[in-house]
Parts: sequence; structure tokens; C-alpha cells
Amino acid sequence: MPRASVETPVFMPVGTQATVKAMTPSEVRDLGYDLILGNTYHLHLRPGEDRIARAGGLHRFCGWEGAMLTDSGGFQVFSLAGLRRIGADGVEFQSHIDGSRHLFTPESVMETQRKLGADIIMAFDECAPYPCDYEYAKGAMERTHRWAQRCKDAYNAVDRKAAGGWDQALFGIVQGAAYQDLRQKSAMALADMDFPGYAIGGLAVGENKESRNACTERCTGILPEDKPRYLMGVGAPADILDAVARGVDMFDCVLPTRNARNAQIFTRRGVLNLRNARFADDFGPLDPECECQACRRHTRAYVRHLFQAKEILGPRLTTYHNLHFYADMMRQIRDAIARDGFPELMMEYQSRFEGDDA
RNA sequence: GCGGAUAUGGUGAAUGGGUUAUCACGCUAGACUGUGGCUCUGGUGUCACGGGUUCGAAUCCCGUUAUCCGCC
Repeated sequence: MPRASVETPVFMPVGTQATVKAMTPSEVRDLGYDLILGNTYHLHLRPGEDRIARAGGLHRFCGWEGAMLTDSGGFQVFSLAGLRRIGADGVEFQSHIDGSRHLFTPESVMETQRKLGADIIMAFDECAPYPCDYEYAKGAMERTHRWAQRCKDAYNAVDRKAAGGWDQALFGIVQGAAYQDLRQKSAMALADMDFPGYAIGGLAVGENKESRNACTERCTGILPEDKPRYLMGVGAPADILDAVARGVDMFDCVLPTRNARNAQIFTRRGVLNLRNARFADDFGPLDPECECQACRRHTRAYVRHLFQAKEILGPRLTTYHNLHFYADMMRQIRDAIARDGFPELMMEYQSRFEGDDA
């Protein structure tokens, strides 16, 4: 299947259940995105990878013409599932949808992702909670390393094209919680396994900014510079700038889309909650410095009204705007890097979002 | 005009002589970082007005006002 080329640093909108919520695939495409996420955990539970394979793969199933990356489900097993039991073989858990029992192993997750057919697939990992004591973090990290090797072995055991599948790149995931020495060990262990790309997982789970930046830096200092490095789940605009400064190439985050559904928009002057009463008579654009269709055609007062009335167009417009904001920010980052102006851009964004957590 | 009933936040209800008047919705403010369009957390009323009984009244009594129902 033909796939788009992707310029980095890149932000990937999250399309967990084979949809970037509230957007049509062509809207996401028109906003300038070439690569979006899907999720193994959700898609395995519903509608199931076999059905998606019968549909001709994930791209065809959801009508997306760009490239896709599927997350392995490691994160959801820990964030979403009910009762779970971690064994040497994998993780047994209960579905958050109907309570049914399932077992994810490195091998099963590779098989599921092979059937889904995304361009980039992720190794099965364990995302340790935060805070987390050293011994547990070390154990989870070592388990993640063993699982990474098993994912690689399972991946290599299948001739994807002969099996009617597509080319897929398998990325390994670094863990190690907020412990610098574990991060270093993990990055070295993964680098030794020689993946075509690497992710830094287990961050943005509650640790402070300094800790996150230090962990990121420790990882990117070790992971090969000529391969894509992906900071999973990050983040807010300032967080992305921080990570780009430390050598990260890829990002994904639910903030622009999830917060949009909560009426929160990112603007050139910080974040706004359009549900606030002060916008009831504000007939200006969402973000005066934005050129997206939502800003060109609609007012804050209108969008606030849509949210008050629980109209579906509200989340659609704010999602559209936020995705435009992120796409534009990434474009600015790439341009700034190309002309050696990144430090200035970073300061600009930091001052814009000063005092905002989001 | 006569008789009866009811007056609790923006709305609908609950409670009931004794510390901060309960619930839902609404409104309002916030949270959300490999996504539940989920959810969570705050705030939002001196119980129509006046007088009386009582150690103490949203609660009991009287009056006023308002609304509703019935009758002439």
C-alpha cells in the first residue's frame, strides 16, 4: 500500500479506535498530517484485527490515505484494563468494554499488529506507574527488554509479503521510569537490538518537567541519531519544544483532540476554555492569529453556544482548530531548525504558554 | 366577592422545632500528556415578606403579598 513520506519532527494525531475523534480522514489529511496513530488494544477488542484484515487492513478500513502507526497496547493494559496479571509470558487482563478476559503476549501483539497492517508497529512494553519504586521499575524495564527481543523474533519469523501483508517497521520502546540509570541501561539495551526506530515510553505519567527532560535527554544521548526517536504521549506545546531540543523526532498526544472536546483550544497566546462565560458575547475568531477554517468562519461566542447546547459541531470545530495549531507548530519547528532559529522559537512558545500546564 | 391549597437556589423535588438545609438538572470555574466524546473536582440558596410562640423557627401560630383550584 502506498504511504506518504513524513517530515520530522512530526506530531501524530491520536486515532485510537481507527478514527481521529470528530474528524474525517480527509480533514486530517487537509490539515497536513501524513501519519496518525491507531491502537492495538482497542482495535483488538473491537472490532478485532481479523475483521480489519478482511477489510483490507487498517488504512482501507478507516479510509485513511496517509501512513499509520499502531501502539502495542502496552500502555492501555496498564491504564485502562481492569484486573490484570503480569506473568513471564505476557499480561492477562479484563476488557474495559465487557470485562472479558484476554492475554497479550509479545507474540500475540505482533500478530495483531501484522493483521492491522500499520506502517509502523510498536513492541509490547510495560509502562510502569508513577511514582514507582526502583525495584519495580527495574523489573518492569527488564521484562520490557525481554519482550522487545521476543517481539523482534516474532516479527522476523514472518515473511509479511508472502503472508499477504505489508512492509512494517518495528520500533522498540525504552522504559526505566524516572530513574536516570535505568533509562541509560534501557536505551543501551534497546539500541543493541537494532530497531529501525525507537520510542521513549513511560514518561508524561505524572513526573515533573525537569525529570522528564532529564530522562528524555538521557535516552536520546544513547539512541542512534540517524533513526527516528519517538517520545510517546507527549505532549503540551512547550513539552514538545523541550523534547525537540533534546533530539526527539516524533510525538503523539491526546491533548489537542481530547481537550478540544472539552472546549479547550490552543492559541498563539496560550490556552482558552471556550465554555467560559466571558466568551458569550465575544464575536471574534477563536484565535485571531490563526488561519484555519474554524477561525476564519466562526466566533468564540458561537463555539461557546455550541458547547453549551452540547452540539456536535462544537467539538468538531475546536478539534479542527487544535489540530491546525499543532500542525502549524510542527511546521514552524521544522522551518526554525532548517534556518538555525530553533532557540528563538522555543523561547517564543515558552512565553506564550507560561503559567499554563497545558 | 367567597372558600380551599401552596409559597425552600436558575429549575424540579426532599427534609423537617436544635451544630455547616439534602438530591438531581442548570449555571459557573478547573483538571485531562502511547484518548472513555468519558469522567472527576470545586463554587453557586441566610427556606416569599412582616409579626408572634420558643432557650432555639426553613419547620408551629397570625397577618400581608403572590400563585393555583373550586364557587357565585
